[in-house]
Order: sequence, then C-alpha cells, then structure tokens
Amino acid sequence: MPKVARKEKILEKASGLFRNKGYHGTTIRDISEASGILSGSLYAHIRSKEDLLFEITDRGAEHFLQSVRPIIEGEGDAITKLRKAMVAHVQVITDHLEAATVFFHEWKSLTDERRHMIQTKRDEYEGLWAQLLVEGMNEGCFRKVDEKFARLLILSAMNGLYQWYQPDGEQTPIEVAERYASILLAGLAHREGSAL
Amino acid sequence: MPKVARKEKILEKASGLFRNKGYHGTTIRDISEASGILSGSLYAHIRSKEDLLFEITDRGAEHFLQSVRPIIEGEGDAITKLRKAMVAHVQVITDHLEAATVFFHEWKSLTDERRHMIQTKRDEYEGLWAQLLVEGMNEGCFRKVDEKFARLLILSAMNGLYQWYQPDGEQTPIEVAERYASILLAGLAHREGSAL
DNA sequence: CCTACCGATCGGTAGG
DNA sequence: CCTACCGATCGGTAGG
Repeated sequence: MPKVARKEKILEKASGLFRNKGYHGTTIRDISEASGILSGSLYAHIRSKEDLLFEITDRGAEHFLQSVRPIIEGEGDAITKLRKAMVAHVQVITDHLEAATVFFHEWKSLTDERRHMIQTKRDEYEGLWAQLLVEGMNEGCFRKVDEKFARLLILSAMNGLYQWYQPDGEQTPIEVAERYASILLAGLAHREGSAL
Repeated sequence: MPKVARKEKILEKASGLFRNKGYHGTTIRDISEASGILSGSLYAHIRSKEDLLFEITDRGAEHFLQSVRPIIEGEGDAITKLRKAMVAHVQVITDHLEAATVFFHEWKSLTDERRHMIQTKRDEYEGLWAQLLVEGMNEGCFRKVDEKFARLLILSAMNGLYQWYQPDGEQTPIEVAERYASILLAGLAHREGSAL
C-alpha cells in the first residue's frame, strides 16, 4: 500500500475509534490493530496521537466551512440560502459521520495552541450563520428573534443528527435537511392553534 | 465532614471533571486532588471509578424523568404541556449542568450491564416525548409531521444548550425554554414570507 | 515497518 | 483516611 493511502487508512480508523470510544478512551494500540500495523510502526506515519486528533478535527472544520461558506456568501434570499445551508451542513455530517462527531466532541482534548486554531474556525463558521440570520431578519423574511439564540437552536438541532442518523436508514440526507428546515421555518404548531 | 457529605463532594467534583475532561480523560488522582483526599483513600467511599460514572449518569437520568414525566402524563392540551415539558427539561440542564453533560456524553463509557440500564431510562424518557407529540398531532394542535423526527429535533435543540449555556448569563432558564418553544412552535419565518 | 523496550502513569489494594 | 505499593498499560523511541 502506498504511503499516502496508509496514512489515510490510519486517519479513517482513528476517526471511527475516537467517535466510538473517545480520544482518551482510544489507545495507540487500538489504532494500530485497526490499521493492521504494529504500534511502534505507527510512528513512521504520525508524530503523535494528538496529531491524529488535530488532523481529523481540522478536516472536519474545513468540510463545514467549504460547504457552507459559498452558499451563505452567495446570492439569493435568506430563506432559500438557509435551506441550502442546512442541506449542506447536514450532508457534511452524514458524509463524514466520524470526522463530524470528533469535530463536535473531541476537539476539547487538543492542547492549547491547536485547540485555539480549531476554536477560530468554529467561530468563523458560527459567524457565517449569524450573518445569514441577520440578513434574513433585515430582509423581513425571518421574524425578529434573538440572532444568537436562533443560531444556536438551529445548529444544535442539526448537530444532534450525528447521534441518531443511520446511514442505512430510509431517509436521504437531503430529506432530513428539508424536514428540519420545514419545521424550523414554519414551526410545529398549526396556524389555527391556540395563541402563540 | 460526615461520610455522606464527603461522598457527595466526591460525586460533585467527579461530575465537573468528567464534564470538562471526559471520563477517560479524568484520573482517579484528579478526582482525589479535587476532593482533598489522597487517591488511595478515595476507595473508602467508592468501589471503582466506573461506579462514580454510573451514579452520576443515573442521577442525571432520574432528574429528567422525574421532572418531565408528571407534566406529560398530566392534564392539559398538548401545546401547553409541550411548553411546560420544555421548561422542565431546560431547567434540569441548567440546574445540573455537569450531571446533564455526563448523562449526554459519557454514558457510552459504561460497561455493558450498566450501559443497558441507562439505555432503558433513555428509551423511557424519549417515549414520554413521543407520547406527547403523538397526542398533539391527534388533537390537531401540531402539524402532522414525522413524530420521531420532530422529537429528535426538539431534544437535540434543547440538549445543545449544555454546550453554550452560561449560568451567569442574562437569560434565566425559563426565558431560554420559552424562546425555544416559541421558535419551535411558531417557526422562524414570517407568515407572509415566501412559500414554505 | 518490525523487534524490543522504556519511563510514566494508570486504577486499585494491603495493612494499619 | 494515610502510607506504601503493585501489576498493567499507556504513549512513544532506538536500532535495524
């Protein structure tokens, strides 16, 4: 196996283990076994266990940024862009379930410098959504609610997906995202329901 | 310090450490330092590190069940009950931030038997929400959407709270819950907005 | 990429 | 609840 492919295999196996057992719950020997390489030999490909965590987390961050940024910074009305951005976000989660989970959960185990690098990307990503929500409220197509509040609600709701989404389920990522968008935009209650 | 108070202090310190560093990232020596007891002496109060994790997780589960069950099984229309149940759920999170985080994140580190015990309580809790949503759809006050889908969206959105809620912030738990309920019930979009 | 290994630290225990 | 300690395992390295 070529060297790059071997490294990718190690990253892939480590992602799965970090997702299921956590970073601290996963040992170098777990990763070496899953990769079919003895633990000492792993260090021909990586410099440290934390390097693996950083690389996985950073890739996760980049997936989200690169998928969603062009949509939010592009043309269109806010509702259309919100739908598209939600579809893109959900697809990053479903296409990279392991990396997304590690990105959400395990980044806090990084040591200072690298944790700050990831934090910066997280802030940038949240900023994109903030921009979209403010835009939509100014355009008048969103109700004027607290922006930070709405943003965290939307992101939390979508991010919950990684805990229950099953790739072999009936629903495609696009269907999932559309249903989320529908409920979040239109609400759960009937219009003729009691006073809201 | 009486024995029971000492045990409570250990549980409290362990909750905070498990929340911040994860179960596997926390050592017995971390817990003993935080509690002001030498690590060997800890075992006069606990039988194992996993016992601590189980007790914290199980208490978390019970907080949610005991707060929300009476509301959902009580009288009232579904919209009122949904609001109340959301307030109760949010208050469990804000009142027991550490235990709630451990309940959401770290329960998977339990070994088989105990993990199953927690899984059973999780299922029971989700069942309560399922019951409420089905009730609301049958009463006609909720739109007929996929029940499982709506339930996971609501729970995911609320559970995201433990990641960003700050006890010293401006918003009270009740305000947070009310805002969540408002967006989830009425939706983010203006009624006169584009076709939904 | 393997063999052989290391110092540090882990969860936990014996005896008082 | 302390002192003293243990076997196991950890992340990582030297030399080939």
